[in-house]
Amino acid sequence: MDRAVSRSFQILEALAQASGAMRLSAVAAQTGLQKSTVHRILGTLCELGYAQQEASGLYAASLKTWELGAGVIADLPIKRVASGYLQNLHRDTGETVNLTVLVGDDVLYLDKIIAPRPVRFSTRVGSRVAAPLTSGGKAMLARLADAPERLARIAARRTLDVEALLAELDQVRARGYAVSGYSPGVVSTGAAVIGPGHAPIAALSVSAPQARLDAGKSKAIAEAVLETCARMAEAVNRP
Amino acid sequence: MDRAVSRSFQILEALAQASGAMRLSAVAAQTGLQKSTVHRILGTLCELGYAQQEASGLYAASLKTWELGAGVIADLPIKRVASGYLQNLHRDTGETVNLTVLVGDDVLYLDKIIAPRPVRFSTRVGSRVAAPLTSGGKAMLARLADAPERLARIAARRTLDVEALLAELDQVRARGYAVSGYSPGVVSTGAAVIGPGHAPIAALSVSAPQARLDAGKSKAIAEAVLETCARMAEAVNRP
DNA sequence: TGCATTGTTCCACCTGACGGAATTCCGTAC
DNA sequence: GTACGGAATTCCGTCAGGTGGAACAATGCA
Repeated sequence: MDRAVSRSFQILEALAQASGAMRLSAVAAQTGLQKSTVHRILGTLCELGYAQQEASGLYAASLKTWELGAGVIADLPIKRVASGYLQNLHRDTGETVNLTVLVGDDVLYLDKIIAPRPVRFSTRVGSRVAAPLTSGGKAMLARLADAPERLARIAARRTLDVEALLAELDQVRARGYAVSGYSPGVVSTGAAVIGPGHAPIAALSVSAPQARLDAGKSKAIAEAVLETCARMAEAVNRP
Repeated sequence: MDRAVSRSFQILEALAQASGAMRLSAVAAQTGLQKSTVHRILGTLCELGYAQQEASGLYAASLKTWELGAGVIADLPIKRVASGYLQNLHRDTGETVNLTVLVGDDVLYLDKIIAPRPVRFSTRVGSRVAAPLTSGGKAMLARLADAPERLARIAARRTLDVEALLAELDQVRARGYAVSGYSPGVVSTGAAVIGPGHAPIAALSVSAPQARLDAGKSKAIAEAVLETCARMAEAVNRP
């Protein structure tokens, strides 16, 4: 376990997650490292191009860090085909659409298209949320045999009504899509994209403010999500 | 210059840029490092979650690497407002639209929306191209006082008709947008988004196959690009 | 079964990372 | 203009731990 390597990523994480540039002492405080250590590693990161020091002396993560990550996602099969389907779903529903994958017990937002009049408190691309709080996450969990164990594990960290969720997952499995009210006043409808081996490889969801929904529109959205997921699964599984 | 840190990024870059997972020996060969060193650092990267070892034993960069980068771009002012304008431009033109920024002498593709019938050889988000080869790059260069020096520097690395380009930049400056035929059969039209201090902070461009263009459509695209850039500049400069 | 290639573990050497302290730099207040 | 406080940077003795060669194990191919 290379200590310097581990520390360099601690520092880069701090910079990347910060809004705006950081002072050296702030980085040291946040990571719990010595100022001189932070100074040396930041020097290395700047030389490598992953961080840069602004004229004001503040440090920030650079776009090279973003490039590195962009390379990772570029050859994900899901991401490659998803873009077109996301656009269709957005066009057909007129609402915010999301592409998520399951990472551990969280849902990770890979991509989204925001509605002209967007939802107020929106998750950002690259952020994580505990899976059972989101429609996409529930849709994926419903397709996993070990969902009960996962829910139990998550419940150990946050309040969660495991019984109710297990019942809900049965329902989700039956009708194909999940609904969630994770942020107040916003309703999300999500379904899973099933890959080879019946495993859920991603989820599509549509988020709309409750005020813009009625029974008819909710139904239309659910159908659009289901159909788009089915088509996307076909595209992913087709060689 | 922490050696282990530098090496860890060499390795992560190799993994991120590769298509698919890599064998340990391939990583060692590509980076020129000892196998045992690669093995140890890869172990560290896996522990940290930035890489993972598949069941087959192959190593790949993980989504956590992508998350790190996503955090960087999340608080870029340009990226925050751009999404809506990109969508509008795509809706109005029906073609592939790109958002780029100038990084050094290259243009970096930050975002794109692909047309239903996309162009064949498309740059991917996260990739770089020498600025003067692209319409967006030329539009940004035209707004920079040191464009001649930049072009000279780039010409030292690749064949470039500096004289012709300088004349073209004058034209671009006059009419506001640039045109480029970087990939054969594809015409791109780009303009710069001007930030505070008259510096170009980004560029929008529209790429369409020549076969789908006539004089009228080309004109409409140029106007749409110009207007969208103007509106976006307003949004970025407004506090 | 034997050979070849790759992945992993081991260990002695010694580089270079570590962190406390000293110094310089900058902005602010008086 | 000067004194002050906090931050950034530099310095250096110490020694943890990174390094790489080699040995060993695992895997795949002929």
